[in-house]
Amino acid sequence: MRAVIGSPRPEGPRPSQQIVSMSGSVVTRFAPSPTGFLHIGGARTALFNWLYARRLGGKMLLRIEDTDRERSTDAAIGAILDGLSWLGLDWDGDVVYQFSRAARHREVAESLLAAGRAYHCYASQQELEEMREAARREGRPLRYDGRWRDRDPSEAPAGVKPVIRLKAPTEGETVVEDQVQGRVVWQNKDLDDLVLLRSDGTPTYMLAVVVDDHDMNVTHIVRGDDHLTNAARQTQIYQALGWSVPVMAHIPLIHGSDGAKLSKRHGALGVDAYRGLGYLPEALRNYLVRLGWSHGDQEIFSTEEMIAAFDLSSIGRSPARFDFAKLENVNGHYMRGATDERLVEALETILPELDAPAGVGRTAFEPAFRARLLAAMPGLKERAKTLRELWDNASFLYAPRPLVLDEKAAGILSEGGRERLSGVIGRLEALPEWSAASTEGAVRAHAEAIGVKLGQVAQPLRAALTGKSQSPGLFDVMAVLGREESLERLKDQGVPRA
RNA sequence: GCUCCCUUCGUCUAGCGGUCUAGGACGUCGCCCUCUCACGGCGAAAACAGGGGUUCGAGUCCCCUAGGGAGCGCCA
Repeated sequence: MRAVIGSPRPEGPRPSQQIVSMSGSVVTRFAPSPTGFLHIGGARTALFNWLYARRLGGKMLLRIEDTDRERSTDAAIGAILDGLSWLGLDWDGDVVYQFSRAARHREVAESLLAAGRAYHCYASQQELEEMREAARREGRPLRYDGRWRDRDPSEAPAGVKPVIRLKAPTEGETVVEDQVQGRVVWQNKDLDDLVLLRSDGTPTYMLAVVVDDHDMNVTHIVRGDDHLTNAARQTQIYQALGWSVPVMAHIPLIHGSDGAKLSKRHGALGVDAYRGLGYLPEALRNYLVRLGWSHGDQEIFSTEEMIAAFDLSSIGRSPARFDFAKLENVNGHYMRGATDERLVEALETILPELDAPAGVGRTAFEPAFRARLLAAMPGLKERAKTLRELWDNASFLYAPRPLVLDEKAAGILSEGGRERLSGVIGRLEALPEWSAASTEGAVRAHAEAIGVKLGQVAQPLRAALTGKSQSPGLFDVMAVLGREESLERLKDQGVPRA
């Protein structure tokens, strides 16, 4: 498929030309430019395209817009593909690389030239710059003045390679019936003659998008509203070509928590960063789908529910701010609902990024540790909003003896806690069988014997056993640690035997 | 500067002329549960940017102002 897509086509433009889908159903596409990681806004755009295609039983295509040879990198392509895969967003067919279709783009530009819908422009960069300067100075719109639009080719300066510009309509209006923004109208006099083909013969983005979307038979374009103005110009290209314009939906951008645009240097992280921060892909997806889109009061959506409920008309028109607090809440929800095994595996995928001591494993968990982690997981997952937080809370599983107590734990033991534990070791040692239930019985009996509430002995025990003042249920901790380890830790902290 | 878009609690949003004394969620603050924390339960504070219209009636329709955003490349 890719070879076919990328190969030059000798024929002229054919309105009916289709190279990917022959079906009459919905075709969406996600078209990132590989100049960096897949950021959160792009991820949401991909999600919306994916949901819409899945909802209607159509297809989502993936096109890499790599016509900027200077800035496109293979590393970025890899990051984008990885990001989509991690999020569980799959695409149909092979990835289309826009640059490989340059010959086809050029051919379309030339056909427009031949049809009198485009023309050669010999204006130099300097002229263009002066044009903009003058416009700025006089408060006029910054646009090309059309100086070569009707000039005779014989006037062309020698030795100058021209660009091909679209002969855009100068009167009337261009209308985009946007599924999100509504009917948006531009006066054609405000739109100038955009460049279709550069002087070196390579296509501009404007041309390439139109030709590719058409050839790929894209029926619905869902993208960020930073492309809204482009939509008008692209519409003019479609019209010049006599092609039908796809349905468009321009979704508002995502802003940072301070309301400013989310950019790479301002809070926008690649999806791989979210993975490293300890978020689950289904949680990120759920959070993202609710950013700009809503379905009544529903906050939590399974993948199936998302697909079934998604529609373009429920997308809001105002930009949303990215809120980590809410993401964490959603992530916590999914962590609590995840199986223990799933979470162990999720932790394992970011193990190299966690700081784990010897005995835990470097890239995969040691079997013994894995078993212990799995056993502690029910209590752990209830208390964490991210995998990283979960990992920190699990420190009692991997911290080396003797445990280093944090400030609160040390305080609990020194302020009478150690004394209240006097004798508890004996009770625990006497247990015929070691379990959460049996240790609880022993500890409760001890508390009763010395006349204090359970909490009075549970906290010092927790401190000695985990080094912290907070942890999963104490008796679950003891069960996971086992008799020997538990007793040794108590002795490490100088708990009196009797 | 020009063109276009946006504006309901701190944040994400419901609301598609009367059912709005504006609902939900996150966050915040109380209380309950309780071996800690978390979960869960209950409760509280918290918003229709401002001004004009239209209408019997406006958060919902129109206009203006203010504020925010995007675009204005031989980048994508």
